[in-house]
This record gives sequence, structure tokens and C-alpha cells, in this order.
Amino acid sequence: MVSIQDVARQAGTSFKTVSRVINDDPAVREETRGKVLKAIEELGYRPNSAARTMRSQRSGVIGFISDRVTIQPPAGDILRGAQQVADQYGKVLMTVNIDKESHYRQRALDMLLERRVEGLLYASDYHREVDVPEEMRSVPSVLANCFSSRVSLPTLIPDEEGATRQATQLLLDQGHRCIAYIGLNPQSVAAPLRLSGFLKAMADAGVSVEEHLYTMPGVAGHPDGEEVSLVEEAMGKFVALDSVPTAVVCAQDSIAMNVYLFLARHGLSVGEDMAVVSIDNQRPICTFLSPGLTTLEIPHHEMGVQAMLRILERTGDTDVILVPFSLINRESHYSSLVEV
Amino acid sequence: MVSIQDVARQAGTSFKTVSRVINDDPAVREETRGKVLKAIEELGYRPNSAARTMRSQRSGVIGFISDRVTIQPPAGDILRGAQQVADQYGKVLMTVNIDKESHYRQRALDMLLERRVEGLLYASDYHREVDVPEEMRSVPSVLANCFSSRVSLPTLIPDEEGATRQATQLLLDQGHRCIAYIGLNPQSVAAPLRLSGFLKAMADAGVSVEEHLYTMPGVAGHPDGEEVSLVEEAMGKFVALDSVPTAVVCAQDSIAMNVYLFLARHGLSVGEDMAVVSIDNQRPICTFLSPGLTTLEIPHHEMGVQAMLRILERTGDTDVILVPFSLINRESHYSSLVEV
DNA sequence: CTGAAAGCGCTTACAG
DNA sequence: CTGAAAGCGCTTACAG
Repeated sequence: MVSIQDVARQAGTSFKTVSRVINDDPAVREETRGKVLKAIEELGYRPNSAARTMRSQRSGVIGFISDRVTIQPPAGDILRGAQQVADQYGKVLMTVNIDKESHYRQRALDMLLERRVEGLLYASDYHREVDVPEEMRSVPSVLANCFSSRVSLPTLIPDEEGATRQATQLLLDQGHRCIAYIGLNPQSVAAPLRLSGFLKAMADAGVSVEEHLYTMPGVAGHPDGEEVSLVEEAMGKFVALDSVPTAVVCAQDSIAMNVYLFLARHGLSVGEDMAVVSIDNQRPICTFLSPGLTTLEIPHHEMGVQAMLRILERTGDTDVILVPFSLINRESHYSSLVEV
Repeated sequence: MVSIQDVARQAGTSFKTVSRVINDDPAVREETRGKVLKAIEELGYRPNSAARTMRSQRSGVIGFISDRVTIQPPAGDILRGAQQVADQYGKVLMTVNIDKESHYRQRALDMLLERRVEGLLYASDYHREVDVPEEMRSVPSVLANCFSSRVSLPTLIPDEEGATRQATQLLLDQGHRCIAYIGLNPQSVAAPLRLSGFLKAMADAGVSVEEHLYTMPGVAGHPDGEEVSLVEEAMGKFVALDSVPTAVVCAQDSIAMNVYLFLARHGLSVGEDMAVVSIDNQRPICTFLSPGLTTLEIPHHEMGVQAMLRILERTGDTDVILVPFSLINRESHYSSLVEV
């Protein structure tokens, strides 16, 4: 491969001058710079980042440990957000995907540390507790979409409670009072938080809800179960009530999809006979449903952005920051049953 | 940071011996090895990969250029497949996500080449033509899920035609003769191929199809349009025919989802009144529908595996290889309308 | 504005 | 089985 020396020879300067040109050092005469640039072009020279790293002791890379982020679709936005910020700071991301087994996690970490990463971002595919190695603390590290109770690290997680609270409030504001809720399997971290947001919004509005709660017994918070025909059961229960709900809050978009199917089978229309609001903004479900699903988007991108900022700005106190969801307004939250 | 020299001092050997231990050189006495390992442990030593790369002239990294692969969910499987193979060969992947703009593509490529990657895998989120820089040819490079007519490179793309052919055959084998097809926007690369697979299977079976074709006018091959209420139009046309189709082949899962909704609204059942087979195996749609959607999975994982193998084994002739889809059997392809 | 020297932390190639 | 020397391709710190 062609080196700085070859370029210097070709340009008729010392190799140090070439180094200056590469590093945009202003202290180079325009004429000299021109000659060097020409030589670089002719030779197809490309700086060797290993040599730079070794000498400067700065790798310029941030490690991104993806705990199934790129497998579980929407969580990939964490990566996008992180990369955008890294770009702006002139850093590059080195992404490693790991699987469940801690064996891989350790290997990934070793590899990144051997590459002298200047920071570490650990992101999970869905909101949950993770078991991260203590060694992460040897460089500025941040957790995104997950948390650790054992190793204390700056942490960004989605504001689950705020999401359902806002979803419910949207329906209350439209005049709905009889609102049902279909929740997640209580084993997921998000389940009690999302339920609580619904309950608090209803309580604040002074509306009782006992009959209108349904928690999925078999569906993991992780949107991958096959058990969502249980939505059938929930909706069946709701429409058999004396006062049929005029709206339903779904704790995830795949539930909403099955609500659409249930209503279709019963000759009812979403956005007319029943208002639907959901959580996730999971593609392609939400974009392909008709009427469009009004939903609260998990702030994956924003978590990625903020996590990377904390790494690069070293604002790494070990706080846990709740990142708000954002409302994606489509049409499913309308209803002809209530006065607006 | 602690170096090989520090370890040598602590272990009472020369640094060269430490190097041997790190590199699993068998020519080290067990006792010596033990001392060195102990020193490594005590000092928390970690080899510096930049130094290794510089001296050995081998970076051990393969560049993975992800053209929105991690954004478009299922395509992330290309990355997983590639990473599995790279792992086995002791290589690590350096992943860069790029956006539409060629500006980013060039930056990503420069960065990877400066890091002296030993190979390059360019993967796209959906099957399409891409415009890759000529410089990719300076290292062993492969295209996955995309192709370039300008730069000739080994290429792995999904066998679109084979997929619809197999889907259609599945229905024919069950006795269906009146089979409808809802296709993609003809602008996508996959559209004519998928259509052709359907037509060929039908022709081979000697069945005519004129009335039973429908091509989405507005929906891109990229599953992201909002226009899928057009499925409504297609299905409306089909059920109004003199001989209503007993089965429908959908060119993508999101179309199938809307077929489910249409049938539900018309009091018809998937898997009973109409058989449905689709293409994609796109989560979460296919797992959350009831009955489960029988579909042909795009071989993302397999393309990643094979692409990486071609890079590492240097079997890089510039062939274009068609990778077959795999049939995911669920229940939607059954029907009570035909004899089995 | 330009250059000569030293050295980052390893591996290579050669001795012993 | 172990070691001393050279050098990978740059940047740093110092001179001029």
C-alpha cells in the first residue's frame, strides 16, 4: 500500500508536510498543498487509520453493542440516531450484534476494547433489564432502551407510563368516557408502566375502569408471540358489556391490528364505531392499516441521539432519563359516537 | 494503557514471549505461559489491535455497508448471517449505515478503506439496483440483495420468480384452479419477476388467469406505501367475478394483511372461504395474523451467509446467484372449497 | 511555513 | 523454547 513517504517523494516535500495536508493543518503554503494533493490523487493514497490510532492514542471509534437491535426492526432507529450524532462529532461507530448468550457479549466487549473504543453504547431491542459486564465502566458508556441494576451507568429508557397516559388523554379530550385497555403480558417491564399510565389518566378524569381492563396472559412484551388471537377474547368481553366501550387503548400495535380484524368481522368500523389508539408505531403495521393507526411512537431515534451525546459530551452521571414517546396522529382515534 | 512491555516486566520474561502467549504460539513452556497469563490478568492487559494491524498488515475486519438494512427490519437478517460467518473465520464486521445520498456512501467507503478492511459486503434493504463506487473493487467485495449493472461484482439476489411460482404451486397442488394474484407496483425490480412466477406456474398447470390479475398501481416494492387500501379495489373486483377465486397469491405480506381485513369485513374466513399465500414472512405481520399466514420468506439470512463466504473464500467471480426463498407453512393456505 | 528525530505497541524474520 | 533488532505508518514535540 502507498504510504505518506511515497506521497512525499512524489510531491517533492518531506513526509511531515504530507501529514500536515492530510490533517488540514493551515500552516502549509497553498502551492505546497496543491502539490501534495496532486500526488495523493495520482498515487491513490489513503491514510492508514491503524497507524494514526497507534500514534495519536485516539481511535475515533465508539462501540455500539446491539442486543438484537438490528434484528428487532424499529429498535434499529437507536442505531440511526446514534450514528447521526457520531458523524457530527467525526467519530465512527463500530457495531456488534450480540445474542442472548453472555459468551457473545464478552467477546464483543473484548473486541471493542482491544480496538480502543472511546465510548460504548449498549442498546436493547426492547425495554428490559440487561446484565452488562462491569468492564463497560472502563470507558464512557451509556445504556439505551435497557437498564442494569447491578452496574450503574447513565441510562435512557422510554417513558412508558407517559405514553399510555397521553394516549388515554387523547381519547378523554374527545369526550370518550367508556374506554377499554388491552395490556401486555405482566412479565414485561413495560406492562405495569403502560397500565399505570392508562389508570392514572382515567383516575385524573374521574372515570372508573374496572370492567374495561384486559391484560394479555400469554403475550410477551416482546412483540413476537403467536397468542394474539387472545385479543378476540378481550374484545368479545368488551362488546358484551352493558355499556360497550367507545374507544380502546392498545398497549402495542400488533394488538391494534387484531382489534381492526375483530371489528371488521363484527361489521364495525375503526374510527367510527370505535376509536383506537395504540403504542409503538411499528412498521409496517401502522402504515398499512386503514384507517391509519394513531399511535405513540417509541422514541428509539431520540434515545440513540441522547445516548451518543452523553458519551461524547461525557455528561455521564448515572442518571436514568425517561425519554417521551411522540404522538403519531392518523385517523383511528376518531369516532362518531362522542361529541368532539 | 498497559502494554506488552509492562506485562513482560511483571512476568519476568521478554516482551516477545508475551507476544507468543497472546498469539497462542505453542512454542512456550507451560510454566512461562502461566506466569505471563497471570501478569496479563493482574495488569488487566488488552492487546492493542491498532498496533497488531499496523505490523501484521492485516486488520481482521470486513466492512459491511448497510444501505438501510438496519432500518428496514427483515433485511437485518443479512447482517446476522454475515456476522455468523465472519465470527467463524475470526473476522469482525464493521458496519456502516448509509442513506440515500451518495455523499454518505463515499464517506463510508473511505472510512472502511482507511481501516484497511479485508473485504466489503454491500447490502440493500430491498431488492434493487444500486450505484456502487468503482473503488469497491480494490478489495474482495460482494453485493447482497442488490445488483449493479455498472460495476461488476459477485452478487446474491433473491429468486423472486421461484418464490411466486412455489406459492402458486402450493395452491395448485391443493386443487385450486381459480387463483387470483395481487402484485406489486411494476416499478419495483421484484414486481415483474414475482408476476412471472405466478404466470408460469399457472401456465404449466394449463389454467387461464386473465381476470384474476391485479397489480398495485401505487405501492412501491418497498413495503412502506400508505396506498394499500387499493387491496380493497382488487378484492372487490375478484369477489364480483362470475367465478370467484378460491385462493389468492399476495406479492407481499402487507397486501395479505389487507386481504384478511377485506375478508373479515365481508364475513369470509381466511383458510376456509379463501386460501391465502403470500411472500415476505415479514414480522410482526405474519406471526400476529390469525390464521397464521403461509408465506415464502425472503432469504435474507442466507444471502448474508453466502455473501460473506464468497468474500472470505475469495470465490469472487462476478456471477449473479439466485438464492431461493423458503416456505413457511402456517394455516392460511387451507381452504374448504377444494378437494385435497 | 517546513523538516529531522523519536516513538506509539506490536509482529516479522532471524538467531541462538 | 526464548530473545534482540528492525520496522509497520503515522503523529508528537521540538527546531529552525
